[in-house]
Amino acid sequence: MTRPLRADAARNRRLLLAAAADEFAERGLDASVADIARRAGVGKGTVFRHFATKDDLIAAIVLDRIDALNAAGERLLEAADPGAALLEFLTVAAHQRQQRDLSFLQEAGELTEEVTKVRAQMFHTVHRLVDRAREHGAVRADVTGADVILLMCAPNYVTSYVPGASPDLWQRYLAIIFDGLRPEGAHPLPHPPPLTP
Amino acid sequence: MTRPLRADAARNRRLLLAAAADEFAERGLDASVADIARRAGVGKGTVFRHFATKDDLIAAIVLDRIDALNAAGERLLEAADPGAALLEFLTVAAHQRQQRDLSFLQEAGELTEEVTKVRAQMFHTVHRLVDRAREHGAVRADVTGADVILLMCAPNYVTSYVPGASPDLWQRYLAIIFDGLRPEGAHPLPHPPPLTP
DNA sequence: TAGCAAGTTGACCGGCCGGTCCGCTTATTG
DNA sequence: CAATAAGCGGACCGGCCGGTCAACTTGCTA
Repeated sequence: MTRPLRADAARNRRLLLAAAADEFAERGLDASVADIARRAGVGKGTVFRHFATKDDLIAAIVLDRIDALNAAGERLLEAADPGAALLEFLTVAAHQRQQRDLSFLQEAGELTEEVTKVRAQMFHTVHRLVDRAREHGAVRADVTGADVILLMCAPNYVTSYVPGASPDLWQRYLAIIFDGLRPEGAHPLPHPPPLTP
Repeated sequence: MTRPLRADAARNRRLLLAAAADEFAERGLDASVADIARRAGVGKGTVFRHFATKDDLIAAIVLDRIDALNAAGERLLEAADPGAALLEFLTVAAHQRQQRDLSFLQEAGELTEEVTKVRAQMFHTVHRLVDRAREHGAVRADVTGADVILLMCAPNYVTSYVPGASPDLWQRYLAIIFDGLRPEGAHPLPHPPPLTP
């Protein structure tokens, strides 16, 4: 039985999460807690009252993003065209990452049990999306869900090295990579897929 | 007219470069100068005698790698099959990065003028390799050298998130991405290519 | 082999960062 | 409105890191 947060505390928590997301997006995971607190307009102590450690703060942000991806994935499992559904899932994922760059989502490995659990769910959803697409002939026979999970973030990764580029440039590389996943013109792959994720 | 290094100094310089490459590969760019010095078996002051700043040390390593890539690229410009030449260049690049992970090669933006210069040469070589492959029909008409430069490091990037994986897993993703670059089964790209690099 | 410049070393410095703590403020509630 | 606990803030701590320096060692050369 946990008491609800006091009104000002709830407001500060929201401000902190937003400020942290912005700061991490701009400066990467090395952004300092003091800067996040300043950006949110609160004292540094307040950060640690809401999140015991910096990692817990990161975990809270990551959890939100993965949850959103999960929701999109579940929805797209019902879509009529499995190939288009997979492409749209990857589009949603890349778009979300572009909004506020969360490259570090992967960098920060095992954050909390909860993150690990939700991420496993998300991975499972991707596997199902890929299986459906493959059975439908929209994806080559030799790619697996694990392949798509690994390739999922590549479009954002490659565009992050063009500082002045259009924020939509990732769409180009998602299209190229997705063409590589299609059955048409596929060449045999020189290495078996990984067992995880 | 710079005098040659003393024998022990030259040896220490080599030890330092090797130790730094290993340490950066294992711990990323955050590896501390003190650890690098310990690994090389020298005092911390010696590091700064050879490399004025930590960034200069990084630049020295990066320079070596890019030079090697340049040499391979120049050689492959003479190859008979332009498509195979481009694929081999990408294979050499990915293999080199896998040997000692230099993901940070890109992270560390403008290090020194010399790095910028050599990197520009390498970019130029890639452009030429891609142009030849495109004219030969081995690569789709709508991809540019800049596209390939950006995608060049993606295979290593995606496999870096499978800790226990085979060290050759990158070959699988290079193959998938290269299939995406082929003309067969290519779908129109939704976004124009970047002007740089 | 003697003298010296080149090279080495590790203690030390200033600065930053994650995290703690305690006195102060304020929302809540009866 | 008064009492109280929940929340807040920022000085402070220990640790780490890049970089400096002055005393010491050593390879080179005449």
